[in-house]
Amino acid sequence: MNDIVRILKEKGFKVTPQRIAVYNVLMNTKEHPTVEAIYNKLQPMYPTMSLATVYKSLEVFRELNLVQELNVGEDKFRYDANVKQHPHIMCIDCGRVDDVDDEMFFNLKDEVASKTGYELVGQKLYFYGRCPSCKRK
Amino acid sequence: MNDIVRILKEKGFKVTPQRIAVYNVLMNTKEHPTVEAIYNKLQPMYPTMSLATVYKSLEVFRELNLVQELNVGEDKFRYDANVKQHPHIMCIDCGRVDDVDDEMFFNLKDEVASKTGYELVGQKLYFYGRCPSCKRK
DNA sequence: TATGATATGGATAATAATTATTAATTAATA
DNA sequence: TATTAATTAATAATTATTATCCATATCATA
Repeated sequence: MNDIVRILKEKGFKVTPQRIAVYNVLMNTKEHPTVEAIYNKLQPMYPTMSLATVYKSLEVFRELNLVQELNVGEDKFRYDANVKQHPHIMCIDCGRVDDVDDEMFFNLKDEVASKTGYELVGQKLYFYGRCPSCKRK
Repeated sequence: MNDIVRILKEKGFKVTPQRIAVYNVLMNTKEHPTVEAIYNKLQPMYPTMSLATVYKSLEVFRELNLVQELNVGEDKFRYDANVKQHPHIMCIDCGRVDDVDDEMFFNLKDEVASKTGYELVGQKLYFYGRCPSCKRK
């Protein structure tokens, strides 16, 4: 059985076609889509699904830690089915958002904790630049 | 003469009491205030100043690179008169936002560039945790 | 110092993303 | 299958931000 189905059941949430559809969009992309983008991608297959349902599905997934929310500085959120906190990089020309391998950030948390006196629980690391394809132009 | 006055003049912007007031709030705080917070702080001294004026002043300052905009993941921006890109840390309990010394991030950009193939131009680094005072409770 | 061109401030309306509400529908389970 | 509780979808409400409009303040120039 699909993971998402099992987890929803375990946590007492209902398994609906809409939720599965929203989650599958996120599972099958590397594009870190916005709510709008997810909605648009689902339109052809689920023409009756409303934007509010996309929002609510994402809210449930976030609660269950099945997706993470990104804010790269736009006035809206993007979503990622990869819930491991990892850095992202955005192209300032074309707007695409990519993952950044995070092995180089291993000891960052400890260093920040000792510098600031905070007890660290998380981090959001965003980089900005020109992607390989935009660089060429 | 005040720096802000000189720069506004040089760039052909008019020097108004409102602009100076907004800038001074930012100069004299380490709190990374929101627009609302700036507005509230100015109310006693400038009771006729409107929220729109705060927004517009900040827009000018951002254009002139006199302030930087932060988005720590709230649904609003915070502002900092320190325009050098540096990491921030937010307390998940009380909401305060502090600076993080950035010497430890020196070679980060180069590493990210070589990993991703992007040409790096900037970064936003946010950490989350419990501040020393909230930790004690 | 006075004048006049023009950018700015302040009030308010508009916008856009998100959240709340609600009635009708649907799924889970006895 | 009936009951119950959760969910959907449509819509309204909310909230941060941006745009508009015009009286007014600023400042170069006379």
